[in-house]
Amino acid sequence: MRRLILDAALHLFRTKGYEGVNMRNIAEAIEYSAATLYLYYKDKNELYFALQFEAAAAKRDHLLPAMEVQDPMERLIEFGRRYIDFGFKHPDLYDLLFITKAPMEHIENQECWALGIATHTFFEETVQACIDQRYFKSTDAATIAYTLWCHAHGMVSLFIRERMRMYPEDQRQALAAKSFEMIIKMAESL
Amino acid sequence: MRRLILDAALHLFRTKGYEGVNMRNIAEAIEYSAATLYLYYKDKNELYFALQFEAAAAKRDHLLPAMEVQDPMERLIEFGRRYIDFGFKHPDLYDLLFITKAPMEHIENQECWALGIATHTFFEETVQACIDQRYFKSTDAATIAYTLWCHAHGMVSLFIRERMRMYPEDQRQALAAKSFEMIIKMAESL
Amino acid sequence: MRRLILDAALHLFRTKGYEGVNMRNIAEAIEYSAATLYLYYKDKNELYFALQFEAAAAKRDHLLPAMEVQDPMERLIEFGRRYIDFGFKHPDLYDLLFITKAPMEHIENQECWALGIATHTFFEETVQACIDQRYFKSTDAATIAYTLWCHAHGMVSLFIRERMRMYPEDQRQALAAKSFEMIIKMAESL
Amino acid sequence: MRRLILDAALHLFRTKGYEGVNMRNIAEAIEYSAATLYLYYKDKNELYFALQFEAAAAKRDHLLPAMEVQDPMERLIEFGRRYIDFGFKHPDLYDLLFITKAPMEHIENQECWALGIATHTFFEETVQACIDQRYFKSTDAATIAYTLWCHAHGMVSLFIRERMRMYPEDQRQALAAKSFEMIIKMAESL
DNA sequence: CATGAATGAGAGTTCATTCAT
DNA sequence: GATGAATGAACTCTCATTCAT
Repeated sequence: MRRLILDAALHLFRTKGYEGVNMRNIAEAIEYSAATLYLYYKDKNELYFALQFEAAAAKRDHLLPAMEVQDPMERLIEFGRRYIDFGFKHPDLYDLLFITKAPMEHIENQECWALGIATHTFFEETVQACIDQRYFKSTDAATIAYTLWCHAHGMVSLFIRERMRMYPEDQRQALAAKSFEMIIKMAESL
Repeated sequence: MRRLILDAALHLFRTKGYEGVNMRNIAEAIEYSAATLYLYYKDKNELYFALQFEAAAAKRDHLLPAMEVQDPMERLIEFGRRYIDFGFKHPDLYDLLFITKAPMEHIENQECWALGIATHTFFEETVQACIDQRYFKSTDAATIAYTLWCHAHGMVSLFIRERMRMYPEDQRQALAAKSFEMIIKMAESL
Repeated sequence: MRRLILDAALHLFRTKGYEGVNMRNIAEAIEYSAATLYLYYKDKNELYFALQFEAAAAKRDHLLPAMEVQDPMERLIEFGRRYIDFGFKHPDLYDLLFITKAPMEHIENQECWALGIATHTFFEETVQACIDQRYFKSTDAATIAYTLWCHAHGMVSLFIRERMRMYPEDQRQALAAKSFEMIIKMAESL
Repeated sequence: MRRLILDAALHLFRTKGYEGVNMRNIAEAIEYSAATLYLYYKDKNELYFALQFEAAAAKRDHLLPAMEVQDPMERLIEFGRRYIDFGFKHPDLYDLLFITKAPMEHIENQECWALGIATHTFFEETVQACIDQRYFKSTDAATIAYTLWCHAHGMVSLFIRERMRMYPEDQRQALAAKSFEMIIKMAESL
């Protein structure tokens, strides 16, 4: 049942955006009454937290294949590619995870936060592995990881929040792809 | 008076976030009636546009000194430094300009959009100047500019929207500084 | 419940006039919250449409007995008598149907408009039947019907909108009755 | 100055209809501040009363030429023709005088009411004159006058409040003209 | 387990009106 | 005489939430 609710909510996020999601809409989507939602979630916030966890899980699943790549550098690249891919393909989920301001208040104790931490740790470890295998001369794994993350997040979030209007719409994805290639090149000089 | 309203609105943005800003709140903040706001702004949208213009102007002013640096590479660096500095110092304004979702509908014909375009153009021209003076081997000014922008925006927006919780609070700014140094280094290899 | 709302709304129309009717007033009248109204009617317009339909149905019901009179001339007279009677007895409904300005915008596609058309057609057909049976020499059924309607509507609407103040209040109905007799006489000369 | 205000208000009535008239609009139209209106009229009601008087005067002026026709029957006809003409040409003023519900509360003591009475008396006297000169066999001047008035008012008010939708728009005036001819004929049988 | 029915609080907005200047 | 500035009260409408059944 919670699944049903979450799926409906996510679908609404996807199709109508953040503003289009409210208790009534969700209830209608699953053809239950609004009151029913409160049997499964204490309030709107709790539902949104669950949604964020949902998004975190979806993201982890999306990244999973990258984690199994053997060579750390290839893994790093695949990881980045998939991260960006996730953002472009699921802007609503990405938004929820990395941009939305609303229901972050209590997020720290949430499982979804744990998931995020784990992924981030894995990412830093991959960078460290690259360092260990001399892909980078620099030894500051944390900063490298952070730098790469910033670039990726910048790309996705500028796209999602529609701040790329100065670029023709049909060239935005291509530009992002080129930029991704570029940052890899740049990283190799580290 | 418009100043008063805008300042109050910006302050509300800063403290309560987008959702916390509404006509009545703003009115209360300046200790006027809600109706009064409508004497100075046609409606909520118009007030928001003014707010966005405000932010755009503030950003331009903040970047201005960088524009006068002679050497293009130094100019680029100073530009970036000031861009990030603006974001960290005025998270509410930056948020409004580059993250907030709401009132972008008609923004394209607004002066504030023109301001943004101008700045972005100037940024790309600076990159081009660097290329012309052989600071970069790569000749793809657009992609270089975009890449640097993504990185900077990523840093600022992760910070503003509080997605840096995995880093101790007192180390976030330092990390950003290190990352900025790093991206410069990386760029020099281009 | 819809009944409750409509009755309250009609009563308000009756006592306070069009301007006095608003969602809050209606809600107060039935001792419910304003929000409740929106459970039964999408918005103010929809409620008004329902009100107009209500009025149209009531009028049709009021006229119904006249429609079964065999002789066309007697039918015509009974029709007129009942039309006027309806107006005097249910000024609020009549007002809504034939005087109120407000929510006519979309009325044409409404069932209530269809009802009105049907009644009007029936009326013209009755006039035509009178012509066919030589009650009138004139053969212009449309104009005859329209003329009689104008007179009846004039009587009712002058009464409803209180423009008969020059006649003592207790004589108004009698005057109307006499005028009705007179117009019949006049019609017989046609 | 009162002239200026009234003219502006009337013009607004004419162009935007009842709903389009409010203190701000009037003030803007005469390029004065809203507060200024209150120097000349205590409140909105008082201004509306003045407006009604204005309308009454305009109507009297419109009818004036008819009053000078010698033959009472011709006078009666001309009177009717001009009455209807006034309604069709100045729907807003007619509306104000004979349909609008709003500010009638205190109307009885108003001069505009006196004007109306005078006109109505004159009308009845004309009918009486027709009776005296054997144009009618009936001797009930009051009922005859009332009956004719009802017809005329019915025509105008059905037109003004757009209840003639069942007749093609371009035929409405013609139908009214035919009906006017018809009522005259009918009256002659009295 | 599910909901129909209801609502309080609050959103944006408009308007007649006031009053110090 | 005129007004800029201000407002209280009103409007329509939405939403998260509750609770008896």
